[in-house]
Amino acid sequence: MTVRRADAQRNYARILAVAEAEVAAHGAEASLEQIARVAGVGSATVRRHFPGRRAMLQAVFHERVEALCARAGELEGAADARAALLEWLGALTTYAASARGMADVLVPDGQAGADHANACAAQIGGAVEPLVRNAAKAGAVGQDVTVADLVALVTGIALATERHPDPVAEAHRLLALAVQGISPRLPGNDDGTAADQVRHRPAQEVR
Amino acid sequence: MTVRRADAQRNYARILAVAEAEVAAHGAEASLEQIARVAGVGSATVRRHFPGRRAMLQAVFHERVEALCARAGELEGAADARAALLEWLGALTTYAASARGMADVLVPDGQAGADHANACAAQIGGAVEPLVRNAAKAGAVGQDVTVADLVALVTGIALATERHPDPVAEAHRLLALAVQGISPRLPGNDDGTAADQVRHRPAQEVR
DNA sequence: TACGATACGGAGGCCCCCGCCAGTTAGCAA
DNA sequence: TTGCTAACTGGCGGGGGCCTCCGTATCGTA
Repeated sequence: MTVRRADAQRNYARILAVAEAEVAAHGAEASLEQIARVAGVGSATVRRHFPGRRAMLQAVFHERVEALCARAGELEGAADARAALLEWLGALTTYAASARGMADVLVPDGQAGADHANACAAQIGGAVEPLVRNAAKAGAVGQDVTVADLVALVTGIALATERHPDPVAEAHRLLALAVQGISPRLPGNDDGTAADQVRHRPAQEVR
Repeated sequence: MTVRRADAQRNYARILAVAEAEVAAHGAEASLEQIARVAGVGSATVRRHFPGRRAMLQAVFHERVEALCARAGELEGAADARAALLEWLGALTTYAASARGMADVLVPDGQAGADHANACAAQIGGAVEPLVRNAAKAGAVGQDVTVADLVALVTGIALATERHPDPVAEAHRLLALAVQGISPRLPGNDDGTAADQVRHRPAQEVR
């Protein structure tokens, strides 16, 4: 693959456009065959440009991921580190909940090349890291909170609300809940009965 | 179907056992065909007992759901309503994160019969409702927090950590984060710069 | 223009889900 | 015990999807 041939580029663009529409319509389950048919190319061609569904989804959501990274960059110098982080989390939530299939791309792959398992997540991780650091410095989040944690949480929320009538609104409700805390132990509210650590494993291993 | 014939019951039990193993091995994606093959029955038989993958998963996790409901019943009269709720959330997290595919069952169906869309979730909802009410009365959670919210949150966490090396531990980490709040606005910590409400929708609609 | 590299797409293999059908068997009644 | 009937069973075929191979068409360049 020295330089991409012109027809290949044309096809790539067309397939990508179709893929976007198809994913928007059918979510992450969109059929590669179907994309090929609509795009008027052979299924092998689709497969050549996007080896695997995941690659296709990553390409489809590439722009959005970049937009999120850019947003993180803008917010990096904000005066209120906490507000900046929350703003960004809100943006991520909106994206993940409104673009069907995006959450699936953000969830760690687990398959094969575990190192670069997930280009998108890594890219986001790098861009958002400063936001989290700033927020941690300001005491707005715990020191041990990582970007991966936050992304995982939002991703999970998006996945869990995917089928909801209004996924975006519902996702934001849950995000707000998680941001404020389901049941935070407030300083001065400690009645000593403790049990504040959520039990790590209940009675016995699930069989 | 007046009364189940004895052989049908035998088959059901065998298929269910195989299904459990298969789901444990391959998660929610487990193949019905494969289950039939291992169980030594025709695929039509499997299909008759479990019309659709979802039904199969519900049957597989039925025991676990009941166990969770029972746990909720035990905890209902606990002195510390907050601790009881957290305990139960921890148990739910452990189950959802350790039993692959269970989280998928808990996520609302969205398909077809929207009313009884999700028997498991409804069952849990009923059983856990008192726990949440007690916690709300004690001021441990907001008045507007529903069982569905909590289940959705935990389900999302489980989905997002499914591929993690140690899903249970990771899920519990995220649960703890959500319980304490990513960045709760603490009373007396209000510096007035506000922006505490997570923006509902960023600048523009995601295109 | 002619040639080599590159990209294309159809075909075939494999698996899965689904519905239909005729054969078989369990359970009940005489 | 012997039928009878309804329930249960499992194989078969259709419809798709994913993936790979390989002959062919096209592009870029000398």
